Amino acid sequence: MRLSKRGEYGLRAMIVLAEPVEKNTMPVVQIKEIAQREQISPKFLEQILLSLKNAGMLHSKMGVGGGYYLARSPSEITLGQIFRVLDGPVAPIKCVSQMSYEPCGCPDEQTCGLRLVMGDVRNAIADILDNTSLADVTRRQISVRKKLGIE
Amino acid sequence: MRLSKRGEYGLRAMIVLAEPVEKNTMPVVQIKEIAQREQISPKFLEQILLSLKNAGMLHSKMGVGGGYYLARSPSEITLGQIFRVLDGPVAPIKCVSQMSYEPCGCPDEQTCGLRLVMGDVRNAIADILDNTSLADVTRRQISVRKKLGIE
DNA sequence: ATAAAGTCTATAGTACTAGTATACTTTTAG
DNA sequence: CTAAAAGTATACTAGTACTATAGACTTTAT
Repeated sequence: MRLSKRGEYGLRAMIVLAEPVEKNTMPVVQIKEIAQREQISPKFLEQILLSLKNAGMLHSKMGVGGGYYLARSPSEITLGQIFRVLDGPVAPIKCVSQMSYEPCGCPDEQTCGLRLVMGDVRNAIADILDNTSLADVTRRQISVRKKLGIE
Repeated sequence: MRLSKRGEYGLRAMIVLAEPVEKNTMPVVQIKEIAQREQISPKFLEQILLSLKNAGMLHSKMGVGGGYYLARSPSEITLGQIFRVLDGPVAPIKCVSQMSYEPCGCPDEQTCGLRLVMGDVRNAIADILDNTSLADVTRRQISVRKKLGIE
């Protein structure tokens, strides 16, 4: 039940990119900066951000002073959307996927016990990921920092 | 966020092995029978059941009329236990794993937004898997069959 | 004794993961 | 107008995990 590095790095990067928007500073951030902050190979991150761009979630500016920035407001981008671009369906097994269903090999899908439970799991995961926006994450980070009294 | 074939087949097999116990018939079932019913390569299933046996969840009887049977009552075996034997930790990312924690590369774990959300995801999954026993699955299958009025 | 069944270990093909490399295009500063 | 900064795009690779398959062995019922 693991998140790939691709997915992990992409999510981290998007969270970083949401920060300046919330702070009302210049939203354009360079790959290099994100890579450094989050300890990611810049070249690998490049690929990931490109996928996200091609999926319409990021825009970019070329040339000197360029970089990436969110295509929509942080409150309109959910972790579920990002996850699906990078790691595919949320469902643990294809036969319970809403977005990309495929039959699994069980004798009778309707009464398959595993399918029933995995359907619950899928819904639990999707509930969290689809109802958590980048803005929610940023807000949560800030509140944790406050609670710790640091920074 | 996928369940491996290993995990899928193992869970299916355990659900099959729980049925006769609930029905109070002879609990010993052969690999071949499970493999046929669930469309699994018998040799692959063999390995999987062996792992489950070595983990203490199954017993077996060799020789003619032999086969596998549950080591404990279906109500005492949870899907979470089975899953962890076959697929490892439930957590999507190591730094939120209860059973086998490892730090991830983020700059500050306490305030890492991704970690906070993935912690929620882990808990949601574990909640379901650790609170669903094989007996629960069997019960649920029966109730679905009744609702459909079939069999 | 023999056949049915599980045990155990090795190995092989394939796909996926996580990253490198390289050659390009666009943009801005000077 | 050109050099450097930055993104674009694609190809490649080493390693690992996944999904089995194979074969030799052990135990047990009849």
